[in-house]
Amino acid sequence: MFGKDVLPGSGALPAARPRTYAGSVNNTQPAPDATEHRRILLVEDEPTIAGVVRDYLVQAGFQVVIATDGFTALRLAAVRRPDLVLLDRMLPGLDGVEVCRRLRAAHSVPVIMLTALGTEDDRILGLEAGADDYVTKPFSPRELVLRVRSVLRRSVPEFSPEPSVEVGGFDLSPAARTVSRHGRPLALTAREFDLLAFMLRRPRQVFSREELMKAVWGWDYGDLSTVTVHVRRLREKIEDDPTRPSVLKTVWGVGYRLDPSDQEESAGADL
Amino acid sequence: MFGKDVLPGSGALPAARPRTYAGSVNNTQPAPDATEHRRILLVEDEPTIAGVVRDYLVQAGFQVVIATDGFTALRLAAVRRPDLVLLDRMLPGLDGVEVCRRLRAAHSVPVIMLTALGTEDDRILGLEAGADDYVTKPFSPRELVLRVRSVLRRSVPEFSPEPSVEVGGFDLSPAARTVSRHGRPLALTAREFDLLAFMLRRPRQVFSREELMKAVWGWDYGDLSTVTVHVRRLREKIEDDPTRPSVLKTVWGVGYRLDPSDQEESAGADL
DNA sequence: GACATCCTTCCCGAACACGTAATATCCGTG
DNA sequence: CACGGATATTACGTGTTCGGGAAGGATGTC
Repeated sequence: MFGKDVLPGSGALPAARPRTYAGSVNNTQPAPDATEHRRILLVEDEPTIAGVVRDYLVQAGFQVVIATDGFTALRLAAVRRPDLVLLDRMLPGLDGVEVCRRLRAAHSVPVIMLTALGTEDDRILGLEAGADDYVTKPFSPRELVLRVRSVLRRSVPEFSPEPSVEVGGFDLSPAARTVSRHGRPLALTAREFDLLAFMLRRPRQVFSREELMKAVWGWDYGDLSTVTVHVRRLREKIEDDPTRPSVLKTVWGVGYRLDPSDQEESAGADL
Repeated sequence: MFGKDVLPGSGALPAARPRTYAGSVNNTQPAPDATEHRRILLVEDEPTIAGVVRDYLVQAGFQVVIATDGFTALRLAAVRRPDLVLLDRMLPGLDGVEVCRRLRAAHSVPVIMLTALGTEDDRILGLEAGADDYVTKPFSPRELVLRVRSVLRRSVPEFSPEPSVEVGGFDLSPAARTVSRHGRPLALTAREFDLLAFMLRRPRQVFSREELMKAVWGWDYGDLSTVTVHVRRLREKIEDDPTRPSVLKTVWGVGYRLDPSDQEESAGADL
């Protein structure tokens, strides 16, 4: 189930999304899909599974925060305000069902339970605790993404604005088109904003100039130095030392990658 | 020569135009009815829950004021005159039931009680205190919004005027079609008023000229410079330095955004 | 019917962002 | 160490976007 159709390396963009991230003005109306870019809290103590699931969700365009135990999960839920929680049934310390119950009490956030056991008892226990859906391992990541989308569609108000992105000290709000870094607002141009937004949503992932051109500009051809120059201008505004980038790094011969300086990000785990 | 508009003692505002009130047109919410834009006082001492519920209500088009204890609640109720009160049963200091009783005594405002306990006793106690409805935690925010709408529909007279909007030093009353800023009345024309009303209800969100044209003017086509000109005239009246706007900002290549100078906002809580 | 107010459209200048090209620098490799 | 390709840096021309001014039209008032 896992391992096979996992990360497509660096080759392909999340092609599932034809929509460009570009200018937004020339594009017709916003939010074709309200479930896009939503925040997901993944509670899973097994690092391998957590990693794969996270990659898949990120690939699908979600923001993912990981917690490895129940208490961390509750704390992260309070801080990051996820739009959905993926909750492993078996957890060290606080049990999954209990976490679910508390989550629903405190935040009324939709929950999808994950479990290795497919017994009827568990299913009932989970749903009674207030889970919105139930997925048994082993599951295909593809199916999981579908379920997530489905639950989100039911739970997210139709025209709610896209959630903001908080990564590596950045706080980017698509609705307001503002970004701040460590609290200080940044004055970015439209292209710079779109470029940064794209990269912030996919941290730690390399993108070639072609891919960026396609994703941010919406062009299939064109002078790639355009990307280079914009990266350069963006660095000028977000890097402490633009000459020696610490955030928006160059991957020689390949492209660019955004590396969030993960000092903040909660304990237990991070993005 | 646009310079001087005489401040009206009262009357100089343009009379309400017979055409439909474009200011209430919105591209983000369903079904305009009498319950729209109503003021809700949320009394809840747990900040996390308060935050989530507030977000949901705002999303649904309500104005939300938060109080974290019973006394603050009573004071805010007297000052802000909410159309409905969401009241946590468990409160530090003054108990929820007692708050409810005093609220009903002082103002005839509908109350929905929130409680963690679903016991019959509580329900009865709450309803006896005069609550109009009763929601037990954990509750789904969607359900809560439905209940709020339902109670409001019963309590708000059908053609009662829309509640006023108080944001960033502005106080806008749709019914009277008056606006004041920091207490000083503003003399706006009809279009200016509609434009400001729209923006005030959606602070910190960028709108393109097309969107504004659609929302405020109700046109699908048309010369977008119309919007530009009205924005300029509006700035002339609401900005301290119209040349360098601090409230109604232009987002280059995208549109305009209203940024309330958030210093005021009621005590005991925030927006 | 004269007048005033407001709305819309148009024009022009300035500011701005963008793409491109030209040059310098860096990097891995032979 | 030298070479070639990739990336960084800088500069410049151009098209777009915005704001100010003003004219013409519509509407309501006296």
